[in-house]
Amino acid sequence: MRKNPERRQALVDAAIEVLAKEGARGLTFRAVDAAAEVPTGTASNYFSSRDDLLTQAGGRIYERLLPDDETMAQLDVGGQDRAHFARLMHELVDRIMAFNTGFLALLELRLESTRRPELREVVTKRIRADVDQNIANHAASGLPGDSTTVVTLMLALNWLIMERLTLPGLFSEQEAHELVDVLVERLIAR
Amino acid sequence: MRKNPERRQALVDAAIEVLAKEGARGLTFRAVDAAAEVPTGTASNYFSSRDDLLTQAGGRIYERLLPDDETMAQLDVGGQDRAHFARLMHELVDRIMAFNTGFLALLELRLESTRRPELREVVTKRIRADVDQNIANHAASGLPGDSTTVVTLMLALNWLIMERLTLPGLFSEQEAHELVDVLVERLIAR
DNA sequence: TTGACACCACTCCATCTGTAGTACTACGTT
DNA sequence: AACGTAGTACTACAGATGGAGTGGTGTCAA
Repeated sequence: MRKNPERRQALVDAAIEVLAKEGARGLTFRAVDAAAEVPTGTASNYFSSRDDLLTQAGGRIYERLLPDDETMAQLDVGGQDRAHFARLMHELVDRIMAFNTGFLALLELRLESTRRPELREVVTKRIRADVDQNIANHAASGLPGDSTTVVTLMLALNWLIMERLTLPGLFSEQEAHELVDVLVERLIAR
Repeated sequence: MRKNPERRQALVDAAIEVLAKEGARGLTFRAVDAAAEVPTGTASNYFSSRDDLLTQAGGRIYERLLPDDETMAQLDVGGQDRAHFARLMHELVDRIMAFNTGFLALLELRLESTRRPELREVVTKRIRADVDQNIANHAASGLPGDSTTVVTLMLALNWLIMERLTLPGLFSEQEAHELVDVLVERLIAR
């Protein structure tokens, strides 16, 4: 088993790409080799099995989906009203949609989780942590709404993003934009 | 190309099963043969290609996800208040989760749509029609809320169902139940 | 010089597709 | 009632693909 950490990470990133493009079932050592532009057989040398590769990809996606520091800083500036809340949510949606590969790959992993308990566990933990962190961030920000606001917003926004990524013809960009506004508006507790 | 309509439908239903269990990439003629418990080669005789099978499955799932007449009738009885609205939504969630195979298969199809424009078109049309019908049903029912209520509810409930089906450990049954109540409560326009 | 790794090549194996060929069944004809 | 025919179920095979794993060679750095 090879050790080179840059190469290993490049392979995991390539695996995410393959997941999004070809689906979970299309994730083969060979496909990853091709996506990472390394010689045939390389992925074989770095991962003991497909499962291994899959779970490592599951762990890695979240690292890349998390907001960067710059974005986090914005949480604090700009007021604590609904308008600012909405602005942040638009930003969130845009950020995730910009890394659409990651979002799609995560969807594939979720579906694959149905078949692999081990993977399910990894993904569940990651997402649980993400939910908790979003709730905590929101609480610290002083923005209106309660923790349920955060959870319900996540539900609706996630599906909206998925809708836009998988069936772009369903909602127009403008409809999607307005839906975000409405969701923020209504989901803030009275 | 064989004609026997019962067999054809049995094969399409088997294809849905395969989609949910093995993913879009796992949908092969052979796998469908096995799921339908018919001899090897049968699916080959009934469908011209994998694409053909895939799109037909896409059309069929929706038939099976639609509420039966009995459920539709319930729309009218039981009042027009929020409590009744919530009851209907719980029923909706339970009904879809009971046919979890169909929901998962539809998710697989959405992801596969990313790669197959033809399939995307079929699925988009179906879902578009479903959204419109839900809006129309709601309007006719006299229940509180506007069309945006319906759309946003669909967004959130769909992701909630997905969460429960793919990562059952994330929300407890009770949390999920309460989320439905909150969503109905808050998404009804003021 | 030695060890780790990149790269390449080759073999084995699983699986899928498409189709040819045979057997069965139902139905209509005479 | 016997027969013929059409459509289908089922079986088996040929051809092709693609992936896994591994051994070997070259290269670079300690």
